[in-house]
Amino acid sequence: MRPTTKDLAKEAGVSLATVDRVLNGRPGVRNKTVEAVNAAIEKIGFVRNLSAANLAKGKQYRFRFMLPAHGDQFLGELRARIDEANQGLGVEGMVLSHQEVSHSDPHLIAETLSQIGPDKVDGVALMAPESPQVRDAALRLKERGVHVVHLISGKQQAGDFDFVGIDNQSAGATAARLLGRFNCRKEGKVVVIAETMNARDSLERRKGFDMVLTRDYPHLSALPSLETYGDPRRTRDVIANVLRNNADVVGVYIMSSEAKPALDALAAESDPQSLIVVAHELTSRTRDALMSGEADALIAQNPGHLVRSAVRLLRAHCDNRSVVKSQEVIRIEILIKENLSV
Amino acid sequence: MRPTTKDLAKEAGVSLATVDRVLNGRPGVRNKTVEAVNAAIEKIGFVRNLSAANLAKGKQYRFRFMLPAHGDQFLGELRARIDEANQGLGVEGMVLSHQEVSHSDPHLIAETLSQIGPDKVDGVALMAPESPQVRDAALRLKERGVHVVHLISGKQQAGDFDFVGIDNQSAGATAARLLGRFNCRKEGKVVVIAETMNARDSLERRKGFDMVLTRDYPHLSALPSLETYGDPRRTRDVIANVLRNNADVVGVYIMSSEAKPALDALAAESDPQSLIVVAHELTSRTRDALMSGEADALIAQNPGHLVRSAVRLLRAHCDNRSVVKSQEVIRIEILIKENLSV
DNA sequence: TTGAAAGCGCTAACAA
DNA sequence: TTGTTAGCGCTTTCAA
Repeated sequence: MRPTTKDLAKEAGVSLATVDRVLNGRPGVRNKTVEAVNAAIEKIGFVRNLSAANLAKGKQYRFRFMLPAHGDQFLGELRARIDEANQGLGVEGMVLSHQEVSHSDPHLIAETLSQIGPDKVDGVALMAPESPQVRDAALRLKERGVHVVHLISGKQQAGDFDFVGIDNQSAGATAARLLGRFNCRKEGKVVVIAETMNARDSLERRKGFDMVLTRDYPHLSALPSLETYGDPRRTRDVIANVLRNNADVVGVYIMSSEAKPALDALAAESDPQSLIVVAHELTSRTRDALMSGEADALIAQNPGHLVRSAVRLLRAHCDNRSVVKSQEVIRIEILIKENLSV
Repeated sequence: MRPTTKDLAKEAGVSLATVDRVLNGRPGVRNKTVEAVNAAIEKIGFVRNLSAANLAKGKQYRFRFMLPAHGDQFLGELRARIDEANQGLGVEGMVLSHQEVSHSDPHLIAETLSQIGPDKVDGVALMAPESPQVRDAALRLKERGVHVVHLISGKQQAGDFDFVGIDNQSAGATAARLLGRFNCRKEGKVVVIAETMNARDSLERRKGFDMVLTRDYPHLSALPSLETYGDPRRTRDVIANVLRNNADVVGVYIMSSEAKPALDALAAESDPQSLIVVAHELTSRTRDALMSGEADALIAQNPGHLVRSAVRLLRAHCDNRSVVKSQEVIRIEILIKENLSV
């Protein structure tokens, strides 16, 4: 049997209460006693039973996903996975929720974050574009004792917070490689479509894309990124325009995670079957596109994995545990017709 | 607060013990009482606290992975992921172990399974080729009260056991599509290399492969599958031989999950850079091959996901819970140089 | 600065 | 067929 706090107390020659105080780093214990307990922990190889601790504390882990208010397809998937995970995780004493906030104004996001406290929530998975306001609000949230991880948006380099999501530069590079290889040495232009180039995500995707395309496929030249601002009408206009002005377009890279407007516009303004089209994320629309030949490949991050990874990280933070980092890397998935599965 | 067994007992007008008996389906309760308790459960929306139950029972979930004794690369990965998961899962009261057994003799596998009982293990994730002996042994294991899921090998169609792994026919189809698209309409032959064609996995991969290749790439013709029996020497011989007899080989599909022998042989007997090579699974050798250009794409199942999914399924079986099936689908990953990540 | 004792939600003898 | 009670490993008053 694994040693318990009782064994530990006996070994250290102190009471259960003192053991508990040491284990939880509570004050009011003599330094010497602390050392004695720690020595005993080493000696008998004590490991805490967190379930029992949570039971005694009556503790639940309450995690909140902060998501953008706009965007229906990919975000719908994400919300569905959160709800799904919530079902399964209830067993383990975790409660997930999600809250929507418009991404148009950083102040609004910061304001929303400032309303959250440790009384309501133990951790937040924050999907929001980088900005000083949000950064500050997140830091203050952390100070108030609410754990934070960044989700999908924001920078992945180790900063103040863990990051859950794909490496966007590699994602862009992957898109370029697929476009290049699928295209078979035909010369021409490549259209790049983004919602906005103000977000770090888009910039990094573009950077990775250009790097591979210019180095390995000099016969392909990528046009300047088109910005759609998520507006279907504008999307159609810019796409119609670029196709009118460039007769030799051979490929399209749809960079934004909501690909529907661009795919719809392409279908209306051209014959996408004759173009190599690479888009992001698996949604009902991109799935259809793949099946119909409108799109040739998708670059995706699995929303289920995103959710579970965020939860594992938040949980680890709450318990003051470390995680196996390699287990939390979100893979850049390449999806074609054949490996869609289900 | 969530209602507890106490609330439930009060509501149903019975004692805690009776509530417990009903919750656990134990005998010795009048039908009428059972109904009363069930009604109360509905009424107050009672959900069981499994952690508390496990604590009271002193229960640990002990899961055993049964793996083939041979195979170093992919299996090494798998074992590493099991050990890794074991670290993290200890917190939740689960203990993972793995046991190796030679795949050469179905009787030996069956024999090994027959030694396992509910005293040692609560669930088994079984990786073994299909055979009547193994099937029987697994069924008897289940009867003895040990939960079983099939891992990687075996049939994925809903049978007596859950299956954790990729759809092999789709995997083969994916390989063919990549070979076809990467090859750019050059005519020629495709070499297919397997460990053995006696395993269902290989047959299904080949089936999916041929389906796509013959339908969509008639200018490519796949040669009969070469069997290596996992022997490096033989591997080299058959590959040297096939290359000698076919001047117009343009692509290679390495079907087995241990790709190293075939990759090594290809490197020795040809210029793999000029061939389109698709292999299975991400290992140190296939990773190198991707980076060096020896291989153009990998079809992979993520060993970490395999392990965690198997654990979730076994755990759900133990608790008599249902799982979200869509969450347990193992994706067929396409890996190229750019999306290797880490 | 320390300890004794009650209790978290559930299970399992034992008694009735 | 049902209930009483002690206890799982840990936390948390309250008292010393």
